[in-house]
Formats: sequence, structure tokens, C-alpha cells
Amino acid sequence: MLKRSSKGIKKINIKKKTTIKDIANVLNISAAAVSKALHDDSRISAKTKKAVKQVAKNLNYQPNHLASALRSGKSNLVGVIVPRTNSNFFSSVIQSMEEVLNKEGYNIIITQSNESYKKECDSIDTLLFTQVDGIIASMANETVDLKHFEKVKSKGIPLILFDRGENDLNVDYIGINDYQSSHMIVEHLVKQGCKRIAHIGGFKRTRIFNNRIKGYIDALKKHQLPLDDELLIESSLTIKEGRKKMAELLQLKHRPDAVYVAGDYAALGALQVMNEQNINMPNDIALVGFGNEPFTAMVTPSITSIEQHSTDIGKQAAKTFLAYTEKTNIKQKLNKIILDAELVVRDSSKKEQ
Amino acid sequence: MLKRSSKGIKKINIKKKTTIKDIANVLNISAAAVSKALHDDSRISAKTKKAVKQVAKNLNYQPNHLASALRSGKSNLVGVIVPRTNSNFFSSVIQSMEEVLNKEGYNIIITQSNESYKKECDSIDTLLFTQVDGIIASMANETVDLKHFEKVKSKGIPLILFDRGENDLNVDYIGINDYQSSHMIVEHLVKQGCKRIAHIGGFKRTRIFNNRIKGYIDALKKHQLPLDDELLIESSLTIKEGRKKMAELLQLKHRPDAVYVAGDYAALGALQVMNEQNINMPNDIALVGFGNEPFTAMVTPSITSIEQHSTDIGKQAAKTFLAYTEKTNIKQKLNKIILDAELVVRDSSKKEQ
DNA sequence: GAATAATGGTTAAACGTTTAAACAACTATT
DNA sequence: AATAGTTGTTTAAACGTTTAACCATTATTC
Repeated sequence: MLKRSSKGIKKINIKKKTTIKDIANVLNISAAAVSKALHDDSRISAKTKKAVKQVAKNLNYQPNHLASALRSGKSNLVGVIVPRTNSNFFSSVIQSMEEVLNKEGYNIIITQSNESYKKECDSIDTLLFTQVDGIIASMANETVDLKHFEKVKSKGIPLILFDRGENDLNVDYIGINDYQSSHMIVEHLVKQGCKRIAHIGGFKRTRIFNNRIKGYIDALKKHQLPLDDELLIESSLTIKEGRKKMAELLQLKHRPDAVYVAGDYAALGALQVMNEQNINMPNDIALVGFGNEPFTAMVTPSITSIEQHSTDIGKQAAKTFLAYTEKTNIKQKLNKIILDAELVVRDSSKKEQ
Repeated sequence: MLKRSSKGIKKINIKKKTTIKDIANVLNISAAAVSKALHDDSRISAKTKKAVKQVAKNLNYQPNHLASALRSGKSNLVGVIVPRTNSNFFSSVIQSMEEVLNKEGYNIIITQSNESYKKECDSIDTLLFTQVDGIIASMANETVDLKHFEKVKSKGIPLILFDRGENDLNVDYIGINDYQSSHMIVEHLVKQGCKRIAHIGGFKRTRIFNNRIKGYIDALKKHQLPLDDELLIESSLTIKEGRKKMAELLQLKHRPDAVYVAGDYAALGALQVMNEQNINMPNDIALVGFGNEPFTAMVTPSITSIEQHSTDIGKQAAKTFLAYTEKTNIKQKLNKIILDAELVVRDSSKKEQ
């Protein structure tokens, strides 16, 4: 309550934030003029602008984001939804998106779906509630129903998907060429002399995994290798599933001499099982993963994998969002960006010649 | 511009969001009454409340967060700053914080400092700009100067630190008992018969690492083991540094028979070097890490480590923040919560008896 | 049956900006 | 000298809520 300091009583610091109005009072001009000056409006004289900015600095003025967002209808916030942040791929995508967006005055809000459909819906509600100006997302594994994404679109809020997307949604998408990546992997394995290549894939219903499966099949055909049903397995690609499916493959009368796993975590599970059973990698069985998570280089043997250029993906996703915010926003056509991936060959598949 | 559909012209969906006012109009009551009804104000009759809620649902009303935040001065947003999300510890802390906070109507904004002091400052500015109601942070490795945190405090915004904190700041803190954890580790190694235990620690200037060092020293003394300067090393605890420091230890005339590394990533580096040099773990040299990152269980040999109960830390941090928001907020005293950690023994230190 | 209390609202201002429209004081044009 | 244009500013409304203060009924009390 006390505003002035008085003897013996410590000055109570009333943290009244300085507003545009305070600046106006100091200079004896209107609040509107201050607002315009701060935004470099052409109708304000250079002299006034300079004075306003000086006073703003002196009073340590910080614009009230809520007020301007309310008035202008723009929050300058972008929502990001990822299955989890705890993966090098996602955290690195986020980092590069952030970099691009911050530069343009946008901040990001990160939420995790934890691969759960329900949490994904909640995340969307949260973000809409926070009045984000756009949403960049990668779908949860569980997600089949797309109503919640439709909702975003129907509100006129830009929606950009990356990595895990859906064609039916008809939104912007940034990802890598999964089909071609599978080709690269199979080709590499063939070169190493492998003739019986298994694939522990993701669920076909998810487009990227379906593409990897298709690429695998077509590449086998191309090299006139037999396509054996028991060598093509669908799974959720967790470590546990990787272990289980690998164990199943090892039960086969006619074992594969290479296993291509559509995700690094599942590949790790497979590696563990093979290590436990003293299988020589790559000579008995070669192993390839997908995603180039850092641990692929750490384990023994190190795992060959696909680098997805997360930094590029993040950058492109951010730019795609920014395109919506530009004034010259005349019926922008959808952006479908497919980046080329890169095979990183490591011990698990590199046979000595 | 078109609001009504006319023949041949597709209805243009004007996405006018429904407001409290729309609801009021439908029911022929005041907007204020609607607001109160939605907040279950006691001055509104049950009948009216029911009607309001029904109409709100029908019109698909979504409260405008910006407006309420502006008016009430509360954004219901909590800012979180972590060195990186790409670590199981941090992502798991975040997840449990989120859970607690969401339940109370708060959403979180995550930002990463990337262990950089400058980015940490930027993050704070970003969060203050977004008018968060509080900040929960873990300090970057680089951070020494604490002005940016003082700024938060001086604005009267609750600041809670976890894991990497600073005593001088005089803010709430949640972490584990680093000193005691070191004791547990040394004790475990002694039990395994180790007599020359090295410590690759973090920088002394960071309190948690200093505590680990102190714990290490005191535990050695307690067991009357020699404290050898060349066995106590400071480092930044990256994988690379772990490799380097381990290589140095192996150069010693009198090698250690156990190495306790204050971070899992550095421990991994140490492990790689020892594997490369065909050192038998744990029999030649036992290895212990800190943090219980998932990969510690994946590598060969699996690494003994300290579980920090990230879920608890997150929960406590969130609760500490919530305590500030309660009305009965009479000069709350600082919360310093120190949780007990747990030693997870794995192959890298478990000698066969 | 007058005073008091309880109930269930309404009014209007406020939060800090932005912005369309109005206006005043010049300068330039015819 | 009248008109138009330019420049730099002010006014006032608006964004969608929340909330203090007020008011009108109806119920309760003695």
C-alpha cells in the first residue's frame, strides 16, 4: 500500500509495470502516439519516435503481450506437438524450428502426446485455448481418427505436420523420402552379400511406415530376392517389441541374414537379443535401424541407420508456417516437402571384405 | 464478407468465435452473469448455470484465454527452462510437472537453453514477455552470473529451480541428495572390493557437482581409503570429455580399480575407451555413472548409475509453484526439497563373488 | 407491516493494446 | 485567396473477459 518511503520503513516496491500510458504521460502525448512510435509507424515524426524509445528504455517498458494479442488477434505463439521430446530426432527438430521462429518474433509452446491419441487431443485443446497462431505437429503412433486435426483446420489455424503425417488431411507436410530410404538400406545390405533380408516395420496404417514397407518390398523385387511373408513383420517399434520380434525371427527354420528395423529403438532391442544369443553381427546377421539416434553409435556393435536431417525438417516446417503469416497470403497452395535421407553405415552391417 | 449462403455461391464460413456475449444474448441475460455462471459463482442460480453451460456447449464456446488473462492479470502459463529436452531426466521431469500443472488449469511453455548462458537469458525474456505466472528452471552448465534470475524474482514472479540450482539465489529448490548419493556409490564400490576409486566430476562451481565431489572425498575418508589428487578430475561431463579423462586415468602408473563418473554421458565415454582397450569391467576397473539415463541399461556392460526420481522432482517443483498461487499465500517460506536418490547396480560394477 | 436479510441478477469500468477516423496546423497548388 | 494535400497527432472504440458496486425481488423476522 505504501508508495513513498518513509523513515524507518523500508520502501515497498510496488511493481506497477510501466505501460504505454506511462510513457505517454512523461512525454505529454497520447498513448496511441506511443504505440505507433514503438511500431515505427510512418505517421510519427522521427523526433517523437526517438523520444518515445528513450523513455521506454528508461522506464524499462515491456510490452504487454496479452493486451496486444487480444487486440490484434495474434498471439505470436506457435504450438508444437511431438510424440515425445525425449528423442534426439524430435528435440533437434524443435530446436531448429525454434531458431527460425524466434527470429520472426514467434515463440513456441511444446507439448508431448506420449504417443497417446487422447493426449494428442488434449494438446490440441490446450494450444487452441492458448490462442496459438499455428500448430506444427507429428502424430502419435496411436492416432487413427483425425477429427482433432480437422478442428484445427476448420478454425482457420495453420496446421503443419512433419515426420508422421497423414495424406488424407490435406495439410502441409515435411518429411523424408521413406520409400527411397528403404531402397538405400536394402541396396546396402545386398552389397554386403545379404540374401535373406527381414523387415521389422511399423504399422502399415501409418503412412511413413507403409512407405518403408513398400520400399522394402520393391527393393527386394528389384534385386530378385525372395519376398518371404515370415520375414516381414509389423510392430510398434518399441525396444520391447524389437526384442520380441527379433526373437521370433531367430526361431525360424530358415533364419534371415539381415534385419532392417524401421526404428532405432526397436533395432536396439533386436541388437540386445542377438548379443544375448551370441550372434555375430554383421557376419551371421546384419542389422540396420532407422532414425540415427545417438545411441546407435554408442552400442556394440554400432548400428547402421538412416539420418533424417532433423534440422532441415524443423527449418522447413517453421518456414512453411511463416508463409501463412505473410500478407501476400493469396490462397497459398499446400507444401509437401520430401527431403532425401542419408544412410550412415556402422559396424552392425559393415562386413569385412 | 458474405455471411448468408446464396444460390450457387458456397457458404463462406465466417469463423466468428462465440463469446460470452453470444451466450448472454441467447439467454437474454448479461455477459457478466454468463461469466459468473461459468465460474460457478455462488450468486448465480443453479438453473441459470445449467442453461449457460448447455448453451456454451451448443455454441462450442471456447473461452478466450487472452482476454481473461489480460483482465485477471494471470496467464495460467508456467515457463520451464531446461538445458535440453533431449535427455531422459529432463523430459521425464517435464512430463510429471505437466501432469500436475495441467490438473490445476496451468499449461507449460518449454524452452531449452542448450547449456548456453545467452540462450538462458533469452528464454527468460521470452517467458516474461509471454507473461507466464511462474518459471521453473534448471540452470545451464555455463551459467555463473545470476542477474537474469534476479530479474524474474524482482518482478515478483515465482521462480523455482530444480536439479541445477544455486544457493545464493535464495529461491525454492528441488533436487536430490548429491552428497549422500556419492556416499552410496563409494560404499557400493568398497563392498565390491575396490580400493582405488577415481572420480570424474563436474565443475566445482556448480553446486550439485561440488556436493558430489565432497561426498566422494568424505566417503573415501570414512573408509580410510587414500585420497589421491590425480584420481579426482573436473570436467564438463560430455561423452567426449568422458573419453578424454578416462584415457588420462589409464595413463597413470597406478591405475584406479574403479571410476565414478558424475554424469551418465561422460560415463559412456569412459566405457567406450575401456572397451576399446579391452579392459574388463568390472573386474579390472568398475564403472559407475550418475543419472540413470536409459542407455546405461543398453550398453555393454550395462552401467551402474544413480536414479534421480525425475517424476518426484517434477511433481514437487510443480507443487511448489502451485503453493504460490494459493490465496493463503502469507509470506510463504522457501522450499528446499532434497530427495533421496537410489543406486541401480548393473554389470559395470557388479563383481561375481 | 416496517425493517432486514438473502437471492439473483445487472451495470459499468477496467485490463493494455491497436487502429480507424477525425482533426489541426502547415505547405503547396491553382 | 480559396482549395487541396501533407504531416503528425489525438480521440475513441474495440478486443473478450472479470469484478466491484449496485439494484430489484422475494423471504424472514419481530
